[in-house]
Amino acid sequence: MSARATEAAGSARSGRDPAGGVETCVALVPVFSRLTAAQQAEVATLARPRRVARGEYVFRSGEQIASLYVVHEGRVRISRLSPGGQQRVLRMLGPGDVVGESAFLTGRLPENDAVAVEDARMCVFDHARLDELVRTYPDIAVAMLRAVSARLVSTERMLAAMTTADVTARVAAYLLDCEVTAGGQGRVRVRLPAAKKDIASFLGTTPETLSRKLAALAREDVIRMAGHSEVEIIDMARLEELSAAA
Amino acid sequence: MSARATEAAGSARSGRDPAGGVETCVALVPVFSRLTAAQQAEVATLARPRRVARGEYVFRSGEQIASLYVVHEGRVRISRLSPGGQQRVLRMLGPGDVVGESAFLTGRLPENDAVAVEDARMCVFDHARLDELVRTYPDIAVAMLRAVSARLVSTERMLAAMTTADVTARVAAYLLDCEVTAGGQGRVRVRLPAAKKDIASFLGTTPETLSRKLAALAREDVIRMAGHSEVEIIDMARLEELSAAA
DNA sequence: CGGTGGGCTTGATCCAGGTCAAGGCGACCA
DNA sequence: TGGTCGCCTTGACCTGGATCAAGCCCACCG
Repeated sequence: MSARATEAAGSARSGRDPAGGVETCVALVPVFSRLTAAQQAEVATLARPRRVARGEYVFRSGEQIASLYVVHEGRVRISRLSPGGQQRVLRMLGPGDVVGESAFLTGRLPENDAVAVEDARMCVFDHARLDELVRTYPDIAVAMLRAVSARLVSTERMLAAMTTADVTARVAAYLLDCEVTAGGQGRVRVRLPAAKKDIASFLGTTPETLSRKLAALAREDVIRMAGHSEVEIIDMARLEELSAAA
Repeated sequence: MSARATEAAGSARSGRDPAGGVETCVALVPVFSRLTAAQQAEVATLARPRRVARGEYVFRSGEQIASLYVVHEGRVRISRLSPGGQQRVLRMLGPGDVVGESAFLTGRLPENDAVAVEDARMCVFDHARLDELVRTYPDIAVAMLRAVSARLVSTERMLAAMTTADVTARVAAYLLDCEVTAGGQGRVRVRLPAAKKDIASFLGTTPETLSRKLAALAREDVIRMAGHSEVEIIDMARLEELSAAA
């Protein structure tokens, strides 16, 4: 399965540059990393900084956006509302992640909602400017292509897992995929990058079932819960075995 | 949901050009359609034709490919094998569709299998040549980006539908999404672009369940089966209603 | 420091759909 | 033209996980 719970470190980065950090943002993003410093500076002039408070929408489904957002700090939840009104979490963005390409590229309205689950800072590129940017630096198009392609791979992986692997396997894979926070002697600690209900939705299940599965894993001494959002992995081998089941 | 059962007509195109048809191939593909005729001709020199017989693999998961395949004629099934050995169909390619970008772009080995379900003809672009191509015509990168992005959108849609909509809704959406063959006075006829078992897998269910759902729809006079692979839609409104359920 | 609300857990119940097991029906082959 | 193999359908059964319904606990707020 996999689909990196959260793409980058984030918590490490706290040296708040009060300037707004557009330059930092550009340097941070893989899409722009191949450019020279001068080119990056030029790109930075095209970006517009934006702050989004926790709980606030970055954009909503159906809204006319046509902009590319690059997360600089904080976390953003991308979800989709089914016709019947159910929410389904598709992915969580962390620093360095990009969202909005499809609306930007195809001109279609976004079908997803983006909400900040933590106070966030981001850079916004408008359609027109970005267009010009890509034309000037074709490498950017190639880099974006690479990024979107990688996301497609992990989305397909997830799609397959959804009917192929049972919930236990998906939970196990998710835990293995989470960012490791602290490896207290031999033991690996993982911090859950979102609220359990969002993780449940991301894994295509309900909070109740997720809770039960985690409890079961703890009962079998595969993991140990340490507070609400930290998990200690005790039996790594077993967890890997479970994640590959089915 | 949706994810176009098969992207293009195909059956319409049967005027076999015995030359191998590399030029036709290039002209056919949306990715190259923005180029001038001269440029298309140049692109054509970089392509290598390939024929694949029904049942034959185009490539296998884990194989070293790093090539881009463009389907010219026939149908190709892209599927993935779960660690436990279950097959899951991810999509069906028809004329004009492209596969292999991720392997090509990221250099990673493909995780999917590609099998021709009908005799097929395709064009192959090797890594090095394609690389050069993109460098020469940046527009191609943009076009590919657009194509991959569109696929990502439909894959995300499918992923969400998988847990959000029940099998009946997914089947209904699939039928609405299929290519219409003949509209016999008022009635719409749809031809299933694959074997039922593959459609079942694509929809994240089993052949048994698909069969039952279709039977149920027929019993309620929403559709009528006409032979093994033709479906007549009788009550379009009802079908749309069902596809939006949940 | 006590109240309150939201998120998490746990229990009980139910059902959609997966699995197992037979047939039936073409389709292709000899 | 008959045989055989694979695909599809139908039936019976069973189970994973969704749903409904309380409590619980922690965080935040007055």
